[in-house]
Amino acid sequence: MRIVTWNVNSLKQRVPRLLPWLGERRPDVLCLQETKLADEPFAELLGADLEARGYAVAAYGEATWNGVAILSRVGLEDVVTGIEGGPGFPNPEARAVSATCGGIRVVCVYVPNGRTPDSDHYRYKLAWLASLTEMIQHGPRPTIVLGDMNIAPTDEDVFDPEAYIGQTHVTAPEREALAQLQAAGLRDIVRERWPDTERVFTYWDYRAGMFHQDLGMRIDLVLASDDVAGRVKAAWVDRHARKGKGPSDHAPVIVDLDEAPDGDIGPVVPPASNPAKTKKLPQASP
DNA sequence: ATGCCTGAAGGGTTCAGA
Repeated sequence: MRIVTWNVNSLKQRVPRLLPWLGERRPDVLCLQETKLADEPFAELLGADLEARGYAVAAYGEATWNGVAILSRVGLEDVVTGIEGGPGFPNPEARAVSATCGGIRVVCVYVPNGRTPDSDHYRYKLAWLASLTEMIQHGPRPTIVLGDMNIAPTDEDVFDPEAYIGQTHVTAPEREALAQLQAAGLRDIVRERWPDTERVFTYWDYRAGMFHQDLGMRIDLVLASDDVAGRVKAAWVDRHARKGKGPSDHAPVIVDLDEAPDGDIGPVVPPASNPAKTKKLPQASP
């Protein structure tokens, strides 16, 4: 089973790259971020084509910004959009969609950017991550959380740590929030696969030839519970998709899993009771 | 120039992204 996460930076603009790529890489499950498309235009744009290719679609989008989706040809059940009780800015944004695919609870996320560490956007990012962690703590297993985390887990995951001091994506509170998420029992699949390899990046700025010089960041992550992590056969960044004409600024991250033991994926264990809670975004100090 | 590309909305430019 092949599962992929890809921030496409506008589905509308990426169709000429996405469709050939689907035929080449043939993912079983594809998690998209930054579709920048509401659900109806999504269906009009790709619905028939994806159906012909055997994909079921769970799209959760909005006009202009954000937007996530899960495409699956190994089943798509119990779709949940958003994070129950999670914060908005101030209203909920289309940043998470979950579904059970091939016996795994798949959680596709587009974590808020944060902009600058002294901003409401940054506080929103931390609050959003805390809500995600709570959902995962109470969520079913096996599970895989993948998407654009907008956090580089360590200094090894940015091309020049000095250049990022004081900026979002690398601050201690963000990394601590990511560590809390992983403490729910999730392993960083790509880093485990390439423990000593520098320059495993998934995002490169469009400007100044950053991709050509391999000056990027690893911010698109695949985090999996032990029962999924133990099945990983391969995990890699599809740099080819970042090359050529009209690419996204992110590359797909591809993970191949062995079949489950005995070929039986077994039931997905339902979540413990997870009562809805109302959360408020911390207010800026006066 | 510390926004060097790219995309979206909407209008002849501005905001957002990481």
